[in-house]
Amino acid sequence: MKEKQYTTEQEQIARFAKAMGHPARMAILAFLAKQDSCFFGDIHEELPIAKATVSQHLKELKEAGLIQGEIETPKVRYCINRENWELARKLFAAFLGDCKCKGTSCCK
Amino acid sequence: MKEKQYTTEQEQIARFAKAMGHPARMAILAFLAKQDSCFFGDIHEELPIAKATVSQHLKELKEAGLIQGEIETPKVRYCINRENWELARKLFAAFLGDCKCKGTSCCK
DNA sequence: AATAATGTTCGTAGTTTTGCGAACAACAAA
DNA sequence: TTTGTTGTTCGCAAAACTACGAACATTATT
Repeated sequence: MKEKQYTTEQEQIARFAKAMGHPARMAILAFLAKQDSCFFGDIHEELPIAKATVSQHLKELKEAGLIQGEIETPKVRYCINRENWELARKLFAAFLGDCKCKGTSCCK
Repeated sequence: MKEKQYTTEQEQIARFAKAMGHPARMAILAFLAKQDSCFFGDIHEELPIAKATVSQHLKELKEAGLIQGEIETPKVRYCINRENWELARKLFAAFLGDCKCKGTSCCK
């Protein structure tokens, strides 16, 4: 027993979820989602953490594919990665909308 | 500057997301969501990890509010927490459906 | 009382995450 | 060339996470 692996979809949702699993990163995503784009400094101003930490959170969000950034010397412009955002929307909606539990057992 | 905090909603989504941020926990949720309920042993059989680890993941999902369990001697029956599952569904749908980015900046 | 079945908890080890200040890189302006 | 602006990267420390086997708790059975 036990050579069973996880599905690609489970791993993809987990990857998105992990990126969203910190309040600061949720705040960043919420801030970016309500506008077209903004600079690093604008994001930093919104958060109660050091710029090094903000930069690190942005890096994780970028690696998860939820945002993207481009240099606009001397600033850096960040924005939502619309394609993956849409993918995340679909994956979460499908997953969370698919509960077959009818509450006839221990579910109250 | 910097006394700004995170919103309750951001923290709630982050809590759900963090719980979903590991493939094993996603697999557990997927397994539970496709049925009414099941026992610890059934979940353990589905996963490539030790029972102690499974138990720990279940504990985290329970603490996040996504599942619940009850003793049915000598077994333990687990199932989705429907109320919070529905809350999560709504929160994620609202959050991910609310991107104002129009792709006129760095978003390609 | 001893045995068996089912999970949880404990103790440990190794890895990852979070956060910060300091140092650095890139480029523009003085 | 020096200075200033904007972010990233480095190095470190503390905390949290992941995983496991062993030990334990609970209840039923022999």
